[in-house]
Amino acid sequence: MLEKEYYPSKIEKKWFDIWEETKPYKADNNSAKPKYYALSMLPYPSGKLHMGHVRNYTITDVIARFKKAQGYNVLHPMGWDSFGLPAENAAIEHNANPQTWTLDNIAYMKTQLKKLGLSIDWDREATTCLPDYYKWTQWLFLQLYKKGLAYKKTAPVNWCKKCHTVLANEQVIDGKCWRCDSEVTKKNLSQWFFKITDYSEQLLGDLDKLDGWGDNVKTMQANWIGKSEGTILKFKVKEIEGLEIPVYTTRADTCYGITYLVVAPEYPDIEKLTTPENREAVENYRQNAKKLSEIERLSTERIKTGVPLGTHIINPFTGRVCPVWVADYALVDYGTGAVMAVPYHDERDFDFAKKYNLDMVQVVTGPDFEADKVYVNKEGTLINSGKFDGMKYEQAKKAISEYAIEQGFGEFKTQYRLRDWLISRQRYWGAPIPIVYCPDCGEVAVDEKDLPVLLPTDVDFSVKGKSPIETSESFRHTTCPKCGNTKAIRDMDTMDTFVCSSWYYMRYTDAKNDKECFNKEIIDKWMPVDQYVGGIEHAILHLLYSRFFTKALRDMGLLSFDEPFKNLLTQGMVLKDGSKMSKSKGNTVDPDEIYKNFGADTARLFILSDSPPARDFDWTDAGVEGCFKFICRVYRLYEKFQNNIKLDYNFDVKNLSKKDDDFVRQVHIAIKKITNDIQNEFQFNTVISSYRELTNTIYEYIKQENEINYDVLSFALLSLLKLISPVCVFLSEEIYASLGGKESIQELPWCKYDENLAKNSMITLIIQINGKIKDKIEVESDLENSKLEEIAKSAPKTAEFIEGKQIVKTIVVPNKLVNIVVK
RNA sequence: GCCGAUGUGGCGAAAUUGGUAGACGCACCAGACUCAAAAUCUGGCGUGGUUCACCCCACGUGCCGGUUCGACUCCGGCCAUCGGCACCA
Repeated sequence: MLEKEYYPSKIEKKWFDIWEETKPYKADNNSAKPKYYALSMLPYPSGKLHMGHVRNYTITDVIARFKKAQGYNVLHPMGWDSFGLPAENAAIEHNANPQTWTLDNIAYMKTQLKKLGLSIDWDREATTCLPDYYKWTQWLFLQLYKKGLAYKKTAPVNWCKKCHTVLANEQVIDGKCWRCDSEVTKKNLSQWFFKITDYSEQLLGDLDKLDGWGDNVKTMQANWIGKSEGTILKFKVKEIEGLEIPVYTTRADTCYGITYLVVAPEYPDIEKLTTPENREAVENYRQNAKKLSEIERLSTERIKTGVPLGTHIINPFTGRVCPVWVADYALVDYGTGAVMAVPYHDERDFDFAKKYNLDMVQVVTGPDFEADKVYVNKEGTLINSGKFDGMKYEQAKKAISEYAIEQGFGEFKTQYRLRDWLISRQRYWGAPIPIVYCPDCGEVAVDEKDLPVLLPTDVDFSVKGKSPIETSESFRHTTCPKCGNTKAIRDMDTMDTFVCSSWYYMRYTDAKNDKECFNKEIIDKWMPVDQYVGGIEHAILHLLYSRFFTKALRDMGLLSFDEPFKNLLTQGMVLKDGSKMSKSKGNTVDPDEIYKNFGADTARLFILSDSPPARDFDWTDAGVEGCFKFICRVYRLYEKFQNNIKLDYNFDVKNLSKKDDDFVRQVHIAIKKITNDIQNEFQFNTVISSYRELTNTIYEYIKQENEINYDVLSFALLSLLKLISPVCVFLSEEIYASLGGKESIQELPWCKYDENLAKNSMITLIIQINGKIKDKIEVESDLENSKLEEIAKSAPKTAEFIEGKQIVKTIVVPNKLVNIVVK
């Protein structure tokens, strides 16, 4: 029996306990049903769930439940991205162990997730900071290492002083650390990299295959990879026999306009290229450039500076002798680190040439050319360019490049902006890099059978200025896996946490496997992920790294798919009072409070209402209450009729009264609308509108109690119950059980609708004269066009408007309108 | 500068993809129930005009123009907001 009133906390506690016992959400690796993999981006166990999590996981959960009801074998797992800096900082602050802090948080948040009623298969939980997981992260590192995709090199890398570690390029946002927002500097260090650049072309090209991704994310990735096609040209240095400076250009068409050359301050041959009388000035300039922060260096506002090196190159096209300068507007790690300068046709070169009074030669012209202004228009025509005069951009670029290739000083070159992924971190709380340095053998990989390389526990977290891991002497010293030398030492760095999260969705498919990372047959069965849901902030970082991992593992034969995530839904932010919820703004809402006061079903219902998933969602207290009231309204309906509802209702649609027939049609219309809205774009806001409409319709139907057909009413109420069951999971379960349902309502198949019944028997016919609405008439649906035309023409209002005029033509839209065009 | 997304009542939004603009809700207003309040129920709610009132009329989807019998929807040109990339040669 349902109680008189709806008490969410009581009902939800009851089902929470039952589900703990029965574990109803198992994904079956051997099912014959079609598979569906629904995935949420795994959370970082920061301590408490926030509303962004609630939104993310509710969306995925509703999708998972809907697909299950449609007959799919659904995989809906969850895990913890549990390595990372906050745990280590908390440990330093409280002199505790990062593992304790992390596992405590996980335990608490896991309960919060369960209270939210998520249909997760917890037996597949993956926790990246535990040895049974990071063992395989290390194993994957070794596979990449074997393939030459993990390598160590000394390079100027991004360094965050506050986090005391290096960062990948993707983790530097506007010259600042992605995590702590403090300024990033450059440091020369020997570090591990993953060779993601080997996959630049595939990562870019395969974006076209991702129909289920938004253009915004695809564009962001394409921008980040940054492909450009150009030419490398090699210029002989006049003063030094045998020395050449190669440059990369996409404007080979402007080669006749080169008047000087610029190299980056870090350019390798710069000392050779500097004449003794310029040495001091150049050295000063390079020292200054080093001091600049990334933000200053990359600012386009900055006034360009540079000094001449004293040497020259000869432009092979014109024979012109051009001075070589050093200037920090040339970047050492893009192209060749040197650029050809064509002041008349490049804004940067123009500014620089003006400032230092360097020569300018015009080689492109067009109707909008103005003397004394830079001209970058690609529509222009070549002049002063010898035999290439008169050509346009595309043609000239090709012809000049080909000429340079023929003459042996040029080659075509495709250039990417993407850099290799720096994965070393000078921190404790991460997966140790499984590499040993032996005095005899040098760099040696740890044997696979010796994995995992466990994190040491004898560390001092209070040390300043170095990684806590360095304080562990037991960890540092080891024996060489190759020669047994006992003087070997371990790599003291750990891996970027993004390495751990680049493959977690693969582990879920076979989470308990202690022999392999995952089984190939099983992963090929489940993958790719059918629907991935998460925040836009991972548009580049996590999503690009995961795509790289997938392609690399595919090439090793470990799996057989090209892309990990078939469909991607990037959910909007949860806002309150117009700004993002954050602790510092004090506008957060605690899920526990909502559970306590209104129940998780209210939270789930509200977070899906009002805004489509991809858009930002504004949290309002009034909105929560509105959803709670709606749930109460639904509950009262079942409470009132609990003794009249028949699970085995039966009626013949052909023998219904007009009122019952209309009512049944409304139910079919709702089923159709809700099914389509979930299926197509996960438009949960309109799904919830339809819940309300159907509920209102039912309330309308029961007004005349003596006219109620209880079979028809049962059909309506049971349909509504199933329709809301993916969203209001506790409520629907409680009601269905109290009505005598034997199984869980989640086990029932999704509602079916009849195409013929999913429309009204009467429609409103719109009558337009010259496209203006003049009248509306109720008519039967599905009438012939000729009949509709006849009705429209004989309507009393129509006569008024066509009086004395000539009918030019009549347009009939079936079941919609008739438009009479008159003159 | 290049690229992407968005722009509809006081607010969140909807519109079967060219066919009644504003569904559903929030807020607000009025009424019923109540000693009263809450809860619940009923009704109203784009702007302007006209009318005692019902009606009716005009305008209205960022701006300007176009295609069409008919445009939130398609085309051309702008503007604004948000996001990504950017001394990338």
